[in-house]
Amino acid sequence: MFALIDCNSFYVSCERVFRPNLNNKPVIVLSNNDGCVIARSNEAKELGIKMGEPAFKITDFLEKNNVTTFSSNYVLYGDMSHRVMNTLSQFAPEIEIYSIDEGFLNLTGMLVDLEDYAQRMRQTICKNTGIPVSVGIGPTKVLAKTANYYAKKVSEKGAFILDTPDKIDEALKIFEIGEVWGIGRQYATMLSHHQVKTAWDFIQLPDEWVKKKMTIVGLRVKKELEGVSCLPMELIAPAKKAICTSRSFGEFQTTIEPMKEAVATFVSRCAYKLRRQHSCAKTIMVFIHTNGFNQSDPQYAKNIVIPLPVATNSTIELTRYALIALEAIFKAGYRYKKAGILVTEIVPETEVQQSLFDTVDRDKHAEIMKAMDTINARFGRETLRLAVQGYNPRWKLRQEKLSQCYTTRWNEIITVKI
DNA sequence: TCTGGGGTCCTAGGACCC
DNA sequence: TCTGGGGTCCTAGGACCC
Repeated sequence: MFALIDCNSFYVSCERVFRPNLNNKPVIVLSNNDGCVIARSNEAKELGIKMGEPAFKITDFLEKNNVTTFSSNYVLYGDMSHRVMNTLSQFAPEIEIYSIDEGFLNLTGMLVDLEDYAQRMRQTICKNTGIPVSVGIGPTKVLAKTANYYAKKVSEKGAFILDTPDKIDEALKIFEIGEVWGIGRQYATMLSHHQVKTAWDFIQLPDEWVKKKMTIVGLRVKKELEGVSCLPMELIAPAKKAICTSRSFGEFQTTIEPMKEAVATFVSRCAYKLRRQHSCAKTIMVFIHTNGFNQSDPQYAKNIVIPLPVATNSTIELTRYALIALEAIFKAGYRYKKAGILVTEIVPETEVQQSLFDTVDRDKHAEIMKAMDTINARFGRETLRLAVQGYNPRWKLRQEKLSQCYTTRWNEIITVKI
């Protein structure tokens, strides 16, 4: 049996831990740049606020309905996620951290009453972290996901267990096909044209048909729904094959200087992520574009891929190439909204193909990076950085409703007034 | 005026190799 | 009239996830 534990309205719940006065009130969290709604409390959902809704379209509505709004605080959510996963890992020998707010447990061979065990997980996580979670349990990952859906939607106890063929049958017969994990909008539409409305309809289809129309991936989903486990636990997160850092600017940029600062900052994030997974990248891509939503503005979008002479994770070296790339694609006369960096062709740092004609002292770079990472780990991100990253960036994110980093910064720790 | 930021996998088709 | 057989690598596009 697999369990899927999913935090309820995770970002909202993180904010509420430190603002308990917001319990039972409508609360939402916005995406970066205070753009779209990406997390909603149940009360906010009941008000009809949609996932992905642009915030500016509902400003008046939010005020009228006393909806508390937060900017995204990923430092806080990341740390809270660690705490949840730590507690969760005590409940089974095998845990897969599937996303910031979800984890699978492998309960195979565990002689426990599943109902009890699910409740113990919920209580312990709530006690240790303050985060409410839902628990779904089933014989495959897809069925555990399905069970989790019912845990959230119908169960009053926050847990749901699909452990007998009858229960599974009953659940699948009323489970909308588009809600199945692995069936997205396109497939749901395609399937509905073939009179497939529910998960149960779906598993009545012939395997060959499903494979032809939906590739092997779709067939796996079908098998999992039938109770045949095809998706194994992934205990160790595999090294990333691509790493991207990109941001929308708080204000439009029309000159190259602030964009250089932005690009250099994004490179430093990418390089850090590479070092953290002990990898180097052989290719870097820089992209910039204007605001596609604004039809009346002249539009421009361009990316450029730079193959590197030797795979690297040095911020200094990557920045040099990225700035050359930016110079090459930047065109004056546009209002730029976004820029980003993508590094690919990632290899383990122990398997870097050297070059006979290398002019870079790689040992020295490695030492500098190590020193930088040590200092920044102790004194905070970007304490030590390249001068080209600048200060007081003009491109900064809009974050008007940012909460404190209660759990990771001493000077932002919660204050209790008596 | 204001619309996020990450990732993965699969397949088909074309170019190329012997 | 007849024109082999077996591969790899790369890319673009399309689907999905949080």
